[in-house]
This record gives sequence, C-alpha cells and structure tokens, in this order.
Amino acid sequence: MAEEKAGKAAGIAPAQGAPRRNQRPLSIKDIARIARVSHPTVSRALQNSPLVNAKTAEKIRKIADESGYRASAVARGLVTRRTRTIGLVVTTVADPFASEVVCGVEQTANDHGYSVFLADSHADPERERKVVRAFAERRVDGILVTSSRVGALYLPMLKEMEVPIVLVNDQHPGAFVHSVMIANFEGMRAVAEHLLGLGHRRIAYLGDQFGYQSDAERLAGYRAALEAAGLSAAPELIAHGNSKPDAAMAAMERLLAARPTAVCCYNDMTALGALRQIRARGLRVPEDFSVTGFDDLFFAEYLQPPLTTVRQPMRRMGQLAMESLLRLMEGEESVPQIRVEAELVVRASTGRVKE
Amino acid sequence: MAEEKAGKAAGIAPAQGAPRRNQRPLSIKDIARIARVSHPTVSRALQNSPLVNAKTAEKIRKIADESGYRASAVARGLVTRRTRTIGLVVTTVADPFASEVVCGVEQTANDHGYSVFLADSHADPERERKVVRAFAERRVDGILVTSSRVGALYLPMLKEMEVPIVLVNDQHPGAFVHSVMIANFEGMRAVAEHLLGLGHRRIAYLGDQFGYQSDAERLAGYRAALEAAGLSAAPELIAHGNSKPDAAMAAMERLLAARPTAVCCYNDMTALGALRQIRARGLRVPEDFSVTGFDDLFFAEYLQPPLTTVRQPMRRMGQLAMESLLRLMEGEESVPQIRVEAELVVRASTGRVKE
DNA sequence: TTGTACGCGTTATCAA
DNA sequence: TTGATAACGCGTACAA
Repeated sequence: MAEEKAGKAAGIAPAQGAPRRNQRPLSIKDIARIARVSHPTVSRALQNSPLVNAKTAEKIRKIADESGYRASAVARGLVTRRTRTIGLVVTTVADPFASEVVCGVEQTANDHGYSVFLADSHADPERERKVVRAFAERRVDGILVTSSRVGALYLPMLKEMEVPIVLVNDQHPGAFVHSVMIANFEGMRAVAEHLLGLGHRRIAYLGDQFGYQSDAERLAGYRAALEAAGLSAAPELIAHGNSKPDAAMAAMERLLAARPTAVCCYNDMTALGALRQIRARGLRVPEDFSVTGFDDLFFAEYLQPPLTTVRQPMRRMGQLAMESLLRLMEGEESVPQIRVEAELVVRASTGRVKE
Repeated sequence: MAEEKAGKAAGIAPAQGAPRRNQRPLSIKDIARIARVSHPTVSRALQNSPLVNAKTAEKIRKIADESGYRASAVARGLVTRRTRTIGLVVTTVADPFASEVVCGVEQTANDHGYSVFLADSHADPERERKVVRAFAERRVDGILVTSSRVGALYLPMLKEMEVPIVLVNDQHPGAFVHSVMIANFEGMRAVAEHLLGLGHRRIAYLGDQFGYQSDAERLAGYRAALEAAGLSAAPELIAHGNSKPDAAMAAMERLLAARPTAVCCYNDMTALGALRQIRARGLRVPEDFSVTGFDDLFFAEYLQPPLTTVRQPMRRMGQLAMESLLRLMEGEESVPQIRVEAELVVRASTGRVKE
C-alpha cells in the first residue's frame, strides 16, 4: 500500500516553483483500500452511521485510528458547504478585555467542533478590508466582532457577507441585529452612586473616544446618578481619552484643573493612566482622591491601592456570543440583544471625600 | 444569469435537518459564464497570469470585482494542497505575554496571505489532543506554539504532523528544532547585577513552575550574578510559583521568612503578586524592599512604583517566529534558534538597600 | 491566447 | 448493508 501510494505521489509532476508537499496525508481512499471496502463505506463508518455493518465499521475505525488518518476538513467543507470555522475580529488581541473575550469564544467554539480564524483589525481600514475578504474566501460559517472601532466602510462589507454575525459590545447600535453587551448604564451609575455615597460632589468622568456606544451609555449612567442627587455634570468635569493609559494621563491632567475629588474612568486601562497622573500631582489615592475603573481586568485587584471597578464577565460574554452564533449558524433563532449584568466591586481606590 | 443560478440552487434538495445555505456564493463558473469565457481563463485572469489577453483579463477582473466574487480558499486548498493557514497554539490568550505574541504572529501571517487558527490549550491534555487533531484535519501548513506548558503526550503528537513547527519560548529544549527565545540568562543576570549594584546582598528569586526551560535559565542568570559577586544563592531565598499573581503571593510569603531585601521575580505577573504580599507585610517599595519583574508588560510602567523589569519584545518575537515559519513552509532553511536580546528597564521599584 | 479534461478528498445520491 | 458515481469549486496539464 505504502509503496503504491508513494509511487503515485512521486508520479505527480515535480514542483516547479512552489514546493509541493512530498508526503501527502492518507486519504479516505487509502483507508478504503486497506480495509478492502469502498471509500463511502469508510466515510459512513467514521461518521458512526448506523447503515454500516458493526464489525466492518469497527475494523475501519481501527485501521483509521492506527494509521493516524485525519479526514480532510478542507474536502469536507467543499462538499458540505459548511466549514465549521468562524471568523473572530478584534481591534487588537493585545488588549486584556479583548483577549478575555477571545478566550471565551475560542473555548466554546472548540467545544462545538468549530475552529476559529483570528484577525486583528487594528482599527485600520485597510486591514479591515483584508480581514473581511479573507473570511469570505475562507467561507467561514459565521463572524464574531468584539469591541469594534470600525470604519464606516467596514460595516457594509460585513453585512454583504451572507453569514450570521454577532457583536460583543456593539459600538454601532442599529447596524447589526445580534449582540452581547453589558449593562453599561447601570454599571457606571452604580459607580457614581458609590462615590456620591462617599460624600463626593465634584466627580469627573474620563471617557473613551467620543462617539462610541458603550462610552455614551456609561456617561449617561454617570449623568443619571449625579442628576438624581441634584447635581449636574459640569462640562469641565468630562473628558475623553481612547482607552489607553497614556491618553488617559493627558485627559486627567485637564480634568484636574476643574478640581474634582473623584474620577469615574471609562475602564481599567484608562484608570491606569489616571492614577499615574493623579499621583504625579502629589495626590494620594484614596485619601485625597478617588478613582474607579470598569472591566475588572486581572490587574485591578493588584494595583496599589486595589481598584474599585465594575466587573465585566468578559469570558462569559465571549461564550454567550459564541453560543448565540452557533444557534444562528444552525438556522435557529437567537435573542437579538443579550445583556449581562454589571457588578460593582468596591476596593480601596475609593474613599470618603476629604474635608 | 442570476435567475439561472437561483433556479439551480433552488433545484437542490431542500434541507432536511441541517440547514443548507440557500444562497450559495458565486463560483468561478458563474464569473466565466458572465464573461463568456471558460473558467480556467477566469482563474488565470484573477491570478494576473500573463497568458491571458490584457483586455479579457481586465473585463474579467471588473466583473469579478463588481459581483463581489471571492474565490473559495477551500476549493483552492484542496487542489493546491496548501491551505495558507497556520495553527497557533497558546496556553491561554488571556495572558498579556501570549496575547502580544499572538498579535505579532497574526499581523505577519496576514501580511503574507496566511490566516491563523487560534487554539487555547489551557495546558489541558484533553484540549491539547483536540487542538492537534483539529490542526491536522484543517490541513494547516505550519504550526506555531507559544510558551507551551505541554504535556508529555502532546509532543509526539505535534511531531507526527508533517508540517514545520516553530516555538516561541521553547520550554522543552531538544524536542523541537526551530524556536525564538529571549536571552533569559543574560536578562536575569542583569537584573541581579542591578540589585547587587544597589547594595543588596540578600536577594530572593521567585520563579515559575519548576522544570521549565525559561525559568531554569533565568534562575541560572540570577545565580551567576550572585556568585560573581562572591555570594551564593541560599536555598531559602529561592521559591517557585506558576506565573500567576496569587501563587506568587503565597511564594513570596515563604520567601519573606528568609529576610531578603529584594526579590527577582520570574516575570511581571509574578511581580504583581509579590508586590501585594510585600505591602501586606507593611514593607514599602522601594524604600524597604526592591522588586523586579520580567517581560515589561503594558502595566509595568503604570504600577506604583513603576516596575523595574526586563523588556521582552513580545510582538517582535511573534513576528520573527512567523517569518521563520514562513521560510520553512516555503521549503527554505531557517535559523534553528533565533535569540533576541533582553533589555533591563530600570524604574522605581528598585532602590538602594536600607541600612 | 484559450478551452477541454481531469483531479484534489470528501459527502450525497442512487441502485444493487 | 454496500458500492458506483456524481458533485463541490478550484488549479493545471495539455490540446487547440
């Protein structure tokens, strides 16, 4: 057998430019030949079809197992028109929030026999084009997008694809049907209420880049809490960063001019920069100044002082998104908007207002 | 045309259980029909082959473009026997080191027309099996493994695959040929020398799980520095964690019993836990105690105090690994061991010994 | 310069 | 219960 196979492979025209793999993997026909059955029978046996004789099936499976045969998902995908792959787009994996979501997605996908194509867009329109194009060519069965900072042209491209799409933390409400998101409004309102309860009256908000949905919702939650307390959110107490520590430092510097006693940061990465700027000004946290985050990233509890924040079940959100996508890919219905609760986690970065 | 196609698709037997995609994507034959040429001509035109009439090629490309045609990478992979995909295994993406490497790999892969299958192993033997199996079935052209905490059975499985493999931070020296790694020894030695230069004499080492290569190398660097200074590394000054902050807290507690004045942590995640434990004991950093990390993760400079550490060019390492894999997949040679330099970054978590 | 014919490794359909 | 045979969508000899 082996010789026959090798001979056949050697008979193929030699590689001219691109190096052709010399030793091609075993095919279903190889197994069929060894088992002295037809290749459809092998196919059936390996799929545990009841239409094949039990003993024959057993023999076939034994041969397949011992020879290390692996059915080609490529060929299967061609005929079944389902690749059992999904495309997962992130702005960048090198972001703790995204990587937690990716982790949840990947686990769930694998548990259901799906493989995940990962693609970083880096919010670069050129890359976005390539990503969507690649997913289309790969014939992915579905697409998952997380925390997209997507360009305008990206949306129509995605929608052109005839596969289900689920978003995590949709920043473009209305553009897509299915999404998983956290209770941004309630989460940030709880944070602001916590600070108000500690006696703070001049509370700043350090947001994400302007125009994104989750920032808008968190800002609204902040506003609602202040207004419920009879305060109004002064414009000079509101600034925007871009979810990165360095931009947060700059924004925090401007905010400090307005003399707040506390700041609600859009997320933990932002809090990282805010904290640094606050200390650079000689203020102690929480004695002189209170700081809060959002996400509860792994480092939040290890900061000095440990960061008061809102826990976002990132991995779980990835899992929920993937489960939703699985349903859609099976042609079933799925809840359009899945919403997870936000949990305030009080640590030591917030304290009673100084006076 | 469209009607003909729709009619054809509709003629397919209706879905019985699994929902069949109703509207199948345009195929090369569809384009050929519209352009009134044969499908090989379309294939040639789209590959910018010189063997096709310039005007015909132009027309074909225009039609393909306007119709949103995307050649199936699945079908192409079947015939060319190259999928232009790679498999990327990480212990977990939800780790800042891994996600930076992933980022570098993904970028480089995409720039070269490769798509990346991401798989988390979670150091779980069962998952490892499934990952390798999936990669084999997907017919990936190559495999990249980063910071593997791999089980024993995993190795032979990987090696069975007839595709090139490159490791980032190989923890199993000798098992694989190609890898990218950092100068662990020199990096940690520089750290220890830095502490010695600050007058420290009782310097502890808080390592990774015992038995891994990078931990062994870093420990050796630490030892070398001490011995060069006429000191010997006392056993009670050496402890092991598992690269996670909580294990580091526990290990640090034990180390403190030996009364060190400084600790060299295996990496930044470990330092996170060490710092917390040190403070819990009422020690100030760096006044009473010095702490160092390794990796220079994004949060290192934002800690209070900013962490002295060793910069590891993680993204670049991912890029180098991918470039090496690209060469191997092209059948070329590649440097077996790629080694990147380690750079000591002195910040404020280290200071002169107290006395 | 183009078209015909074939094969890639599967699954699906039919007949036996 | 099994085996021919035909797709799936592409690339590529070879012929025209």
